[in-house]
Amino acid sequence: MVPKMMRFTASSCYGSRLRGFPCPLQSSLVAVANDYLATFHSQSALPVKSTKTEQRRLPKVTNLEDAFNVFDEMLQWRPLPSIVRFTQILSQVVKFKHYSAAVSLSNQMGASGIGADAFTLAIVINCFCHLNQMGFGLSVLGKFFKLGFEPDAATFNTLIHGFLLEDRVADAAGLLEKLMESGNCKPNVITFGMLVKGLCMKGYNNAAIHLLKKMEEGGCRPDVVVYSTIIDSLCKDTLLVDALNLFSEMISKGIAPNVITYTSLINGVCRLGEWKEATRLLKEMVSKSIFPDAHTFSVFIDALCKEGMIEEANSVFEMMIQVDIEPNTITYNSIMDGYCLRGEMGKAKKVFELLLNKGFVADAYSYNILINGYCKCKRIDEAVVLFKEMSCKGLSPDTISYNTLIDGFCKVGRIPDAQNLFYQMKACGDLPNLWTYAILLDGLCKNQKLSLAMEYLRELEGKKLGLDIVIYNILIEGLSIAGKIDCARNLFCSLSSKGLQPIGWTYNIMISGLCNEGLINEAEKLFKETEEKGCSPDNCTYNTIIRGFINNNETFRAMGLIQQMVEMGFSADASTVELIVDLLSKDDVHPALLTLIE
DNA sequence: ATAGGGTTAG
Repeated sequence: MVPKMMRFTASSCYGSRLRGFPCPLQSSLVAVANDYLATFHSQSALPVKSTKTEQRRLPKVTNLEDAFNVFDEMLQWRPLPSIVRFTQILSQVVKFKHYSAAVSLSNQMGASGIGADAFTLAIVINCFCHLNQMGFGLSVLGKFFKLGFEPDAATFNTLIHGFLLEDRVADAAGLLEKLMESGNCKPNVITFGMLVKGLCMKGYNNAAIHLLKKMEEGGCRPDVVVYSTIIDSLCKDTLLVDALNLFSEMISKGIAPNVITYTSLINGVCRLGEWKEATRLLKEMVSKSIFPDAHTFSVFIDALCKEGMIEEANSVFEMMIQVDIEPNTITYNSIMDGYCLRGEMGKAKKVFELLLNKGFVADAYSYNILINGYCKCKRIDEAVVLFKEMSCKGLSPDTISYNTLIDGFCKVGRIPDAQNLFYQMKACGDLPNLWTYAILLDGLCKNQKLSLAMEYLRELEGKKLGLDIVIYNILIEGLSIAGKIDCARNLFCSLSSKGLQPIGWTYNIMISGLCNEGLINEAEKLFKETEEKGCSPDNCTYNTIIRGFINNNETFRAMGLIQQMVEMGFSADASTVELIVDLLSKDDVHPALLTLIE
């Protein structure tokens, strides 16, 4: 089970598939575009749904203040307006997303003796759910029963949604379970759909598929949304075969895929660099009159950019315009990022200007892409200009903006600037996260500011940001490189008391540090412990300790480990070969080594 | 006549 945050995208091992790319994809895409155009233009203009603008005598409310004023005024009327009028105001306030304001208005209603009805209560439940206050939401449900109203499926769906917003998937599942048992209010396809999404977000694809089967058994027919949710999740986990199987299953059950289903699949195959398959899917959807939209094209463009294939991405972009689909900020951002990845900042900046000229609004994401681009090119001052420009445009820099720039400062050795920015960040509220500390600690260690790094570590430990082994790896490495092996060891030994477990990387760092200090016996002991702790040594661990032995003139022990490595079935990588070459240059080379190498 | 719920791209 891998949480979505940790999922990785297309790996470079697919690189070979990209060769010979542009022509086939491009020509077939052009064909698809032409088909698309033909179909599109033969379609008659869709009739515009006549929206009956009912003339309601709603109090005119255009902002929160208006709503409060109208509300206060209504409280003065005698007789008091009906609950319906008040509920209308509440729903206006909710439309402005001012959930806490709506709650406080509903409290005032109660205090003024205006009895809530089912509608009011439903609104208030929804508010509490959006405020992450499920406890209150549930107590309003209690009121529902007390007043003799029957909550319906949508009310329960709101509550389930609230649990999911709080990342409480188990509670959401529990509520669904109760609904299924009680039989009073049957969960509907939306209830199941939301829970499926919740499970997928946690990476529990199998549980989601299980629920899919269960809903069928329970007499609730899954729809395209439920299937698409799972297909998308499988694609994001690169489980493409499973995704395509589920896709066939849904079709065989007579559930028609839509543009979202196809876009998810295309995203999945693009991330694996399977451009041919992506094009096949694109053709297939057009043949079914399911037309690719801005999402679909952007998926293509982004995947191409991430592989450094900006020229191809640009042709897809042109195609998109040909078929009258307007690129949006996300599309432009992908292309900008593509140029940034190649270090072509001039072109990236041009795309940025194009975006602005087209009347799109650059968002924090756009700025972060450029800031990152400049930082990676060590053009930190230009990054700072953009960072400042954000505030002028009313965009507040977010955690990513700060983290990127702090990293940029660290990488060019401007520690005081990095610290300054960090203080500024803290002054803005809860912006610093674990990454911020990791970046800063790494920067301090790499710039030989170990005691400062330790201070920041203590500060982090005092916060409720959670701890991560990566943070400690950074410090243990920094300390041992600086020759402070005792401090490194202390930190290493303190891990379990903090509820953290060393990972392979941690052992490698510690072993390497110990070897550098000539403490090879201790290093060897730790090496053996690696295995006992279920952290099997890898190539890198072996290389590290063998290097330690060689540097400490323990040639025979080094050779013994190389033999062990071979026996364990590890193949020699570039570093191992280097070690062997070193060993061969020694006078006392053991003949066994020679036979080993063959 | 007033309410509330689910799927895709950076």
